[in-house]
Amino acid sequence: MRSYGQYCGLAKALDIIGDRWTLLIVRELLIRPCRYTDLRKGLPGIATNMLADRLREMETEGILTREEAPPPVATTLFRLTKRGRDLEPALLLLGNWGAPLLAKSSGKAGAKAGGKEAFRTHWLALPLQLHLADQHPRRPPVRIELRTGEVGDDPITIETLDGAIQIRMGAATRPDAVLTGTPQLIMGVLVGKRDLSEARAAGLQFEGDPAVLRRVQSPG
Amino acid sequence: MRSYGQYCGLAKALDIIGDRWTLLIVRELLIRPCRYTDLRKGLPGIATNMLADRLREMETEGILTREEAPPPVATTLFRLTKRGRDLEPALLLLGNWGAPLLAKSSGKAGAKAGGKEAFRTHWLALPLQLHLADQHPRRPPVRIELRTGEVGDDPITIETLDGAIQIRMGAATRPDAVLTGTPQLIMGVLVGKRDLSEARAAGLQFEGDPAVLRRVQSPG
DNA sequence: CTGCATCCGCTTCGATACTG
DNA sequence: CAGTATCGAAGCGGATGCAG
Repeated sequence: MRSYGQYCGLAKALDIIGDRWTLLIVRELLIRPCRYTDLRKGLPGIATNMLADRLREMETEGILTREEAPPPVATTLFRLTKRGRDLEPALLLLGNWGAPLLAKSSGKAGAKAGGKEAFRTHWLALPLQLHLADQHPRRPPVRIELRTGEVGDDPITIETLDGAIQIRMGAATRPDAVLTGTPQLIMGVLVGKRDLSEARAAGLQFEGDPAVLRRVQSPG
Repeated sequence: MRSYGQYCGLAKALDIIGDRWTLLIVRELLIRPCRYTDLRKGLPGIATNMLADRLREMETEGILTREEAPPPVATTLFRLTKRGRDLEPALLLLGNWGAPLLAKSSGKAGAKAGGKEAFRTHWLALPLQLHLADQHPRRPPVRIELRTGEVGDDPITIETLDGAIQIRMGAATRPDAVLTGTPQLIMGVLVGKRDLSEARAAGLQFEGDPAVLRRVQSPG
């Protein structure tokens, strides 16, 4: 990207993370370290050369590192540096600022008319980390699995761990609850904006113990 | 901007404020309402058609409003909406994240070799608002004027008001202190990273009462 | 399969000139 | 003062090719 050439912290930040796709790559890597292919799956719509370009730039800027595995495995892992992880607070605030816009786009009409918006379950990880909390740290830990019905979209698991909320990629072994449905319904129920019966009526599939939902909901 | 087409708060935010120049326009308007010409002065390097385009887009997105004055005055004022002002926390965090990069670029070598970086004194307003605090709210208010020597760059004034820090555009009437110098020296002294004698040796001009500096410095 | 590089059409950006 | 018009250059998106 062309530099703004301004002696200003914000302008300097944008010189580095202001490029198209860059902050979304950071989003992916904040959730977990990724292979190239994971990034492509987590960033629907990105052109492969763009991704390669951005990864190179971000590496030279010190935002991420490339971990080469030895020849037998031959897979490269991309991981944020400390400097890259330092973007998390700003990124969460931006995501929060954008959240109200999700209501209007409710799943239909993406970039072009007719195509619906892309969604990946793991995109819920950052907002959930922000909005959930363990209300009963002394009780035995619980696990909640989230999934859409879509093929090629992996589930994620919420688990309580020492009083904190952890979000993991992948399905849960012996989950206390499993929620299947649209992101609107899943988020609505988890943040306490919709109640469970209403969400089920609207199409959410719920299996397990409804009490675990209250366990992880933040007050307010 | 082309939409990412992703059902994700961050992606939605970037659909709106991810364009080149957009967040810098928000920076300008967070500092004060602006006329078109003020924006051009505060955004060195912007092409006039870009500015016009962005202002139109931001107006339709509900981030800013255009206040037309009646014919005699014939000047248009651009002002952030509530929704636009809500970007402030995220923008401050991004600016903070970029701040360490200012050390390396220390005033030389901007976009092209040979040209130095642009600077406007009012760009200090947001970081100062963040880093200063009135240590003695009961004492009579103080005013500190900041200026570079550059022509065409207006000074700003820090003043204490009911225990809070206010930053105003323009020179102060009967200031308690006036600091003239590079942004590095001014910020260094104000946040307590450099002491005054060191900064004066490095070229900072200081007039007034050194005690007012301690009055506004945050602990830490 | 993973991790890119190349090519091509299109859009956006930047600089300058001009106007109500 | 507050923009529009124009045009070359750079960036982006999509498709495809290819080596380890």
